Amino acid sequence: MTDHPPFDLARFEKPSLTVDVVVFAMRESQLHLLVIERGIPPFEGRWALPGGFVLPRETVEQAAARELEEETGLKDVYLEQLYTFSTPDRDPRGRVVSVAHMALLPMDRLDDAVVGGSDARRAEWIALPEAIEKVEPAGLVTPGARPRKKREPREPHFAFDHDVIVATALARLRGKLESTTLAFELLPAQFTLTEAQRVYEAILGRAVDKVTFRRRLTQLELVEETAEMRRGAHRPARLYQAVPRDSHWI
Amino acid sequence: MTDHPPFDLARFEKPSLTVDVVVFAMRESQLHLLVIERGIPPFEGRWALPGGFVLPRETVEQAAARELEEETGLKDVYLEQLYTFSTPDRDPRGRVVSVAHMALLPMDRLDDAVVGGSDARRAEWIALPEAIEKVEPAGLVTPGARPRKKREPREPHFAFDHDVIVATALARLRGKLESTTLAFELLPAQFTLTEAQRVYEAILGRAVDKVTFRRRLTQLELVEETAEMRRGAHRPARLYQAVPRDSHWI
DNA sequence: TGACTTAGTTGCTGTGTGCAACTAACTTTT
DNA sequence: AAAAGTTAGTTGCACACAGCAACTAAGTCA
Repeated sequence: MTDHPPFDLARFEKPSLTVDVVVFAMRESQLHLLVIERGIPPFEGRWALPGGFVLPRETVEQAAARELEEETGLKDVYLEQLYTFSTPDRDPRGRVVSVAHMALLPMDRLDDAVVGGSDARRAEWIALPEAIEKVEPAGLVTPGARPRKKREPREPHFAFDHDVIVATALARLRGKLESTTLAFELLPAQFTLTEAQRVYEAILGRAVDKVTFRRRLTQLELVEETAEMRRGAHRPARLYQAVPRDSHWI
Repeated sequence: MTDHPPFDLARFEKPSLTVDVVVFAMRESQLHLLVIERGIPPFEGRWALPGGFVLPRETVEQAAARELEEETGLKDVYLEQLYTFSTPDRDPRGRVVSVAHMALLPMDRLDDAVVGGSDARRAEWIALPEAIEKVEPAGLVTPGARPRKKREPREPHFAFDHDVIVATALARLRGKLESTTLAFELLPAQFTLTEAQRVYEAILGRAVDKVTFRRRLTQLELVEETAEMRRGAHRPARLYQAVPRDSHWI
């Protein structure tokens, strides 16, 4: 905060402010990500995250929720602010600072998203291949102010720095997985413990032990039994639901 | 990202973009916070965080490092982006979005900060009383888009929403404490295990077990012995140093 | 009826945690 | 010089939890 009366604000050049949203959902036991194919330059034909400009009378979180609904039809999903990306040349059209968000869509609401419409801008669910995580995570100014590493030239799937944003979102999701109940946001209201385990495995990218997993969820009272069972090709599985709590933190 | 050629950016009203920095340091076994007393309205006489406007050719992290050095003389400290605050009326002078950062200053560098200078803008270290944490943490848009809670009117020590920013920084520091080696950033290059324990206790706000604490640090090889001892009023204590590693994550 | 698949449990072992009680080394007090 | 006080650091134990293997249970399918 520098110390001058109101007119002062105009003395400093203002960047454009946007939001971007990384929407995660489970689909066939794999973590998926919602992308939009860009219809016009720059980055025409590349994948981009849903997002847009922040309006004068809204917070960035409200802007993210609004843009998500406008562009994909999704509303009332878990939405969390992630990180602000501000490399001066991240958008070739000019100085654009973007506040990235992460959204989680329950797997029974996959079809709520308007995907593959006949618009110029098609939305699509893509599986999170390991290719995406090879990107360096979001930067930090650490002691010594080390120079910002240049990204190696590689197959550019994503527009702008959206590959870095996706990598940051995945890192955040992983980090919060064990200390919060965020994973339940990707599950239906009622789910089997095996379904829950698949979510953890998809996000962590490795197998987790069945016994340990079930013990944790039940002993910590994160889930409670329901009367219903899920019937399928084999032995029916008990349906559970998340225990309501104030915050997602365990 | 909305789809129009360059001139499009001007179609959307741009907010001012600032950074604020929450600087933590240990002082007399207590966690302290660097504040600046405002010399002019708005919020004249109240405490504010060091910070200022983001320049056109820098990232917000660079802006935070620059402003921190300009206002307090501190450089080469651990600095991490925290959260972006964007409530439309958070600054009475107009639309100002601020990207908050957290910085950690080693206790042997406390005097690097220009504190209590004869300027209009005095910097001061204040102990983190529990009063500060009574503030609600940074908001989230959660399912159902619940209405943003109004803050109760109370003794306003801080300018703007800086009390919320401080609370968010403390929450982040606490959250990362057990899963990272961030605590070492608050310690000198060489430190005793009791000094390290004091840092953890100050941040967590509770006593931690001596045996468990020492076992963890040594068994996880987070620290290594040095040859030196710290001599004082009583039995000398061995000095340790942090084991160098790629990231702060354990 | 038996093979197959998924659901769910039991039992053991190794590891980390919390607590109490101890020893060690120094300074200060008497 | 000895005793008291304070901080440093260790030992030992009980308990909780994680990982692993092996088991039982309940359905489908050939």
